[in-house]
Amino acid sequence: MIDSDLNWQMRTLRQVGLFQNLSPEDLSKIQQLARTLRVERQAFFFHQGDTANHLYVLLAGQVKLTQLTSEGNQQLLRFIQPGEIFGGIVILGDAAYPASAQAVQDCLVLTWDTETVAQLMEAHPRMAQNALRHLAQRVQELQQRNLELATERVERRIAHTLLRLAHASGRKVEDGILIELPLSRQNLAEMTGTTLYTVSRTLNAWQQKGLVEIGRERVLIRYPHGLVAIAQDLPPAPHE
Amino acid sequence: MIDSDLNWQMRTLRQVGLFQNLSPEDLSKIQQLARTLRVERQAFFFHQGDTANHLYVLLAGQVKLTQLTSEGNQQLLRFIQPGEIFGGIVILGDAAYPASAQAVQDCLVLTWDTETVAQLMEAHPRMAQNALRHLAQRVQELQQRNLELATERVERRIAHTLLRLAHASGRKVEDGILIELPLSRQNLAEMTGTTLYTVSRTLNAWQQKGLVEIGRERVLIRYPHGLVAIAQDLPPAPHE
DNA sequence: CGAACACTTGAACCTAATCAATGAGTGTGG
DNA sequence: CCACACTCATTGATTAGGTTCAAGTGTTCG
Repeated sequence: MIDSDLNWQMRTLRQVGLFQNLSPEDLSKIQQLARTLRVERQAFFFHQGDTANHLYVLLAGQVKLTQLTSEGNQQLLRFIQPGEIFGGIVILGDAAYPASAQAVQDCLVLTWDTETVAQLMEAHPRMAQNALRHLAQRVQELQQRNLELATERVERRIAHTLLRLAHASGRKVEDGILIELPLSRQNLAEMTGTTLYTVSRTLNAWQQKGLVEIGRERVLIRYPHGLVAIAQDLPPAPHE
Repeated sequence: MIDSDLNWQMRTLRQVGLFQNLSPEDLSKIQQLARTLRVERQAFFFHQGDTANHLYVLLAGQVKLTQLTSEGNQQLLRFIQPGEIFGGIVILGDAAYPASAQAVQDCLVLTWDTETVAQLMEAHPRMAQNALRHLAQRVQELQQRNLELATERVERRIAHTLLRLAHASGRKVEDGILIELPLSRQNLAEMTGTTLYTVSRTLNAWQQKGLVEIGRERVLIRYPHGLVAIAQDLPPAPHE
């Protein structure tokens, strides 16, 4: 059992962007330096402002990263899916986590401490390369979101966000795409820079039009094309 | 003359984040692989969407990076100062520039093409490390701006932006801090996600209060503390 | 000098925030 | 198993912050 667990971990690790193009031997060594950690729903991996001392790879479960303003206003940066890393800020040496990481489902993670990460990066230039790729990607995504926040109306931003979530965490079901996350109106509001009231109204309007089907902390996209049209600000698509 | 030019280039290169902690010999080799380029005011280094094939280091002048939405809406990402790099996306191999780079003053730059950059990164792991640092920094900044766009009112965003500009491009003069950039209302609007009208009104209101002194494409901050108060949403600071 | 450009200011309009009250679903302990 | 508390969500009324449109003033430059 333990053995098959390790195999499964290795298979997952191979998928992780940061460990791309490493030899199985290297990967295995890296794995041996990791500590496995179980974290239950609602618990925090770290809080914004803590000294960054661990890098995490999510093996199972889901994590959300949130940032708090000085006024107590919260923003939801993103959800982490299995195979993704978080707490990557450790590579900067002694910095503080710029966000908090909370488990939204029971989670299983591998973690390495700062020194280990530094050694690994030193020993495996490929890792540094991968990290660069990953960060460049992140920068692009953030610029995209910036552009949206700066130029788009709320409805379009919500549409964009839902489509992104569908892409990252959506599962095709019989009558559409179900977003497999406990996703409250509040969550969506924090992702799009609006209020839970506006999100509620918007989703209900969309439900009227048959675009989505909503429930408590649940969104099912029935007609993705319609959302795409809204996201791109096209004339309201003809619908049956 | 040419010799002192080279020395001056070397001195500037040593300041560049990307080349930190390299030996003088390495730095000199890197310099020899570079091509020097003069670009005059208003000209473009590259356009959004072009294939990214050059990395630039600005030696003199000023550059602005802008991004265009599909609707033709423009956003001003940031100004580049001497000693900063831009077009860093080349490290991803064949990608497209996500933004356009335009000279706002006559500029002098060093540039390397994609292959050279790849070789340099390979040969000098320190460079990869520096690039990581730089990108991590950028991610943080972008998240910060995201948070602002998502949670703050226009006035505060403008205040924040002005303070950042003052920090990056401000010069202390007798009666305040002068922002040494041709900075139009339109520019500020594109940086803060608002309209030139609102920027105009806001700046004029501030001028009334004696916080700033404005002119054509020119902003002088007379009382930085007042702007800080606005940026942090403090009660209007007592002023003489 | 004329044209292009940067800026200002007023008025009307509108999106989305805010406030308030209520309803529905979930979980817990007696 | 029901009652109670709690969290999540809906909906209406009001309002404010900013956009948009329009007209006009000052500046710079060829």
